[in-house]
Amino acid sequence: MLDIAEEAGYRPNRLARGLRRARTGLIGVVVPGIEGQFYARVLEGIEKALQDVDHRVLLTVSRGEQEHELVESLLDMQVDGLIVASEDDGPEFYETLLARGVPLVFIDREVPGLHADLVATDHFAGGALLGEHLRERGFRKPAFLSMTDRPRPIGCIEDRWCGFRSVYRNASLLHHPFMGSVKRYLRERPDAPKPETFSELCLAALRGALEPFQGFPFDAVFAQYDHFALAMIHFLRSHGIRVPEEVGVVGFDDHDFTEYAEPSLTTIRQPLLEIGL
Amino acid sequence: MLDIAEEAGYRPNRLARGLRRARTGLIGVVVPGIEGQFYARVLEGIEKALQDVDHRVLLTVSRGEQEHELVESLLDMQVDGLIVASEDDGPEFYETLLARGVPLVFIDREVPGLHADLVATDHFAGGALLGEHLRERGFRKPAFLSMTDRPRPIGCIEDRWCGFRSVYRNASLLHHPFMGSVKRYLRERPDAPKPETFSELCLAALRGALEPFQGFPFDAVFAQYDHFALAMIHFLRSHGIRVPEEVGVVGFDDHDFTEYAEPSLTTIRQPLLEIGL
DNA sequence: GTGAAAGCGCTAACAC
DNA sequence: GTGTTAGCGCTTTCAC
Repeated sequence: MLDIAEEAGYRPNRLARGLRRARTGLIGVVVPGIEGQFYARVLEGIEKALQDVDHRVLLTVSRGEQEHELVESLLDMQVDGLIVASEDDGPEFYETLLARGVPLVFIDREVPGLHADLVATDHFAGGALLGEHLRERGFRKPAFLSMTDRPRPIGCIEDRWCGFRSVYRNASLLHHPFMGSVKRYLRERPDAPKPETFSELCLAALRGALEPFQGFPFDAVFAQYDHFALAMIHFLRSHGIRVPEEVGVVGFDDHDFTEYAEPSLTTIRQPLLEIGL
Repeated sequence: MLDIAEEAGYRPNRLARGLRRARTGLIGVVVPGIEGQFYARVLEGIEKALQDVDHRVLLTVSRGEQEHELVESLLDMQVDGLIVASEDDGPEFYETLLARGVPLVFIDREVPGLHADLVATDHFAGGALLGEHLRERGFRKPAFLSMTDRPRPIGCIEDRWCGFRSVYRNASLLHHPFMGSVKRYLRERPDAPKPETFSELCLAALRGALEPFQGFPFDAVFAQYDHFALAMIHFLRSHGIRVPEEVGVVGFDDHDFTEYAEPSLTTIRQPLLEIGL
């Protein structure tokens, strides 16, 4: 006797199949967080692409803490591959994995010192694009507003900065950037009202960044996160500055309310197939 | 001889363990999409809660199409439970699963006709809260702006509407709601410029909704999605209306730039433990 | 072609 | 306690 439609409703146990075939159809994904629109979008793209090839996403959110541990746990679950937006600052851990033959693709951020597959926007090009955007509109003293408190800015921000500066340098226009470590404000002012939401935090950070200046020593702002750009717009407007007539503001690939550089999403799929899944 | 630290770096195969113990530590999650901030947040909350109890999220995005199929595929993977934001409009499918004993929790939306565990914001209370917010600020002719094109509005919107109306009815204030099926605009106007982004779509929808009116026959707007509320604010401002001085705008639990009703996130964890994982 | 057998890596049960 | 065994559900192999 044969299948006979397998008792009219048989569904194979993919777990057992996975064990036997040593291929689970699972792809582990590690992202720092999905509250920001950027990773949410990327994740949505990844899920779509994987669904199309009948794979499933095993999602973990590292929240800047447990990246390695989570990666290990995904490997324990025998994922067929890993997609990681890493916050790691050394190549050792992932080098070990690569040496083990683990299929590994990084997204958004490069791991310093590691030579591996990476899918990310061209931050340099994006920075240059936005620089041109501002220059074309006649802005002459743009500010470059980042929000990191690391000793060195992370690579992608550095790249945007270089791209951005290249435009204003080539045109020999005055540029007045400040790469303020604006989160510092909060640490140095425990007395300030504690920001409850990210929007409030942005505003507090802005206040801190602008405190040393008289008025607004710029006519445009390139904010490294669009959420931050929105806060800036709000801040400027609340000080009676018209946007974008008096001060232009651009952000970067994080949010869909502001100017943006690239979609960065459609490129996700390619390397997955490339890597052989 | 014993473990001897199990060859100094042994990691059990969770797949095999899952097969043997009939418990994988996987929870299947089905959401319609994660580009909107709402489900992204909920997902982040779910992932956190599950991480805390050493479970993993098997994520699928239904995109309004393949809900049942995705659920089946998650069950094939032997998930220990399912968390579903269902767009189903009948109880049959999930009744079968419940009868099978599948641990099932619904989030955000109730499945019509189905009696099952549900975690969601209290939309009635939220609607009432926002109604009071507007009433306290002296707005007398609020508009209730939904964006559905279904024959009947989905339950949660209906609930918000009832909660909202209860406030304005009790106070015997004039109310001027319109539940416009605003997406229609796009279908009826193929000549209009095709919106590329969701923001543009919102604007187009707004134009459609307001077309029948002269000016603005309301002094406040309760938008059902915060993204939509932002579009409204933009729209009003571009017509020279001051917000919120002339027209007040509130949205609902979707976005962190506007007023909001509840967090809706912290409640996610409870029923997961409740259901026994 | 159809059928039987072995084994993926683990753990629960039962032995010593 | 320490060791052995059987079997979770599937697929691959090998035999018929």
